[in-house]
Amino acid sequence: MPESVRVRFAPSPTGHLHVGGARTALFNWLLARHDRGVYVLRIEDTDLSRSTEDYTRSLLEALRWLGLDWDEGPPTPGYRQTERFDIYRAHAERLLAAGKAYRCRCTPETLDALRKTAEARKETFRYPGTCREANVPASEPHALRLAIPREGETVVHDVIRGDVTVSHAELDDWILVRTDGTPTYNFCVVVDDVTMKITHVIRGNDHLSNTPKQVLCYEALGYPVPIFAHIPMILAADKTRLSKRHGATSVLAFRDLGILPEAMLNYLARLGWSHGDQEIFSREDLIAHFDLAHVGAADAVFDLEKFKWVNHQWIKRLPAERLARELGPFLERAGLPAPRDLAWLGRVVEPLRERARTLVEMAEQAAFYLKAPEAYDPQSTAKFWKEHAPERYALLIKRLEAQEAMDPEALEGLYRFLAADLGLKLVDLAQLTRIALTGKTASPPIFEVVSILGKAETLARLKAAAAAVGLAR
RNA sequence: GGCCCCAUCGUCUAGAGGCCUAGGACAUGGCCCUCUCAAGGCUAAAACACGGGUUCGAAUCCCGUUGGGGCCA
Repeated sequence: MPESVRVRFAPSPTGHLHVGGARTALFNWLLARHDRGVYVLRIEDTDLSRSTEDYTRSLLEALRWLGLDWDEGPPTPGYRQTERFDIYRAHAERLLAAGKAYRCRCTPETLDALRKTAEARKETFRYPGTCREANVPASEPHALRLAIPREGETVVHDVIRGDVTVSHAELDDWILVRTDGTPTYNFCVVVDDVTMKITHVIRGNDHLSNTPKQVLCYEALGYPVPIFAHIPMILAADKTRLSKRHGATSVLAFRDLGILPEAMLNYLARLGWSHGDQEIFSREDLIAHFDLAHVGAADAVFDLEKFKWVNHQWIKRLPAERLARELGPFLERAGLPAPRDLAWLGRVVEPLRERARTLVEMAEQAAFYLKAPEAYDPQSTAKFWKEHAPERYALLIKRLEAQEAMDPEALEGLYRFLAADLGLKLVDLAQLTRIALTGKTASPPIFEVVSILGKAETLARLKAAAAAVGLAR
């Protein structure tokens, strides 16, 4: 019986979770959920100078928001590299004892000098193995290097890229443990993956170059090499690495822009992975269909327009109650008065869902439901506040005061009757009403608006508009 | 600079030698629908980087060139 899949996501808490990291997390999580395996979260905080507790919290918050729950990891102890130094030390000593690693006393100055010489001769610098046979005593300050085979080559079997072969002549006896006793990144990763029994290493393609030397380390340690899958990078529109200067890149920033977690997952999954022509995937769809075989090899450009389209699809699909709840904080942040209640907000959200691509947009569009217009759009009034506007407002007010049924159909009936009676088009009366209620000539269907606002509020706004036309004329 | 990876419409992608006069989606233009704005429907324009092979046949396989990305410095 094959052992079950164990995958991990191993972010460094040196910044917020960005979209590239989120997608790596997603692919790992999907493989685990698809294969009923185990998804491990490990915090790679060995870089003490750049890692912070705040970023760790932010990382966990982003993962939770996305719903990428981990089976093993914090807060359980032992899943942060800073808690694992003893483990690295033990493995380093094992390698040393087995003669697979050796002490090196070359100073940074010596190495710099060698590097400069190599550069001067236009050669690539590689550690020449000075200390390999020197038997440097433990009492002297020393780093620890992996003794790699001088001859031959190492082949990385990558699920996405096939076999990647690197000649040992290209590789160094790289440093496992620095002179100050701290283990290096590549060494920690190997030891962690080995001790956490990771079966599939799914990570960004930027790690492919480090993989041959890691493979050598697995072999020196005598452990089986995991299955590797180096997934393509996410690039900005200019095909360079995504960075702050390209705008929002962190998961939490997109959340604050009004992106739904469903949309984030959906869009990220479709960057580099596909399932025929399908564009919209729920979390369940992704789990059901995800496979490494359909992950592409080419880097992908992050396209905010398509991302917003996907978000819009999810805004259109979510139940009104959930949408209303998601919208709440955005209304508050926009400084709008609190809605009457969640059920009413659910009615407000209904016509907006096909007009708003983000929750921020939706909050803007919802503003007039919560607050009467403070001003009327000049272009709109210029077009519709003509000679007959005051008397038409007066008529609308009179007829609406007498109107009992406030459902959209009944209201439309009333308006159509009035328009016909006056020899007008429906649009004329509709736009006058729209300006009064929303301040503009663009809004959801006006009879729905009237219905949601209610009779009293509608009349109040019509009267305010009637007064304003009087002044304007 | 050395090594590694990658290469289908502007973008995300389908495509695993004949199903391809290359399909879908975003964005863009047009038309329809319509109380406005949307949404939706229909439609148009838009790609196999280039050059050699292999093969009866290549977007698909091989080599090279070019371009992009990554790692090491």
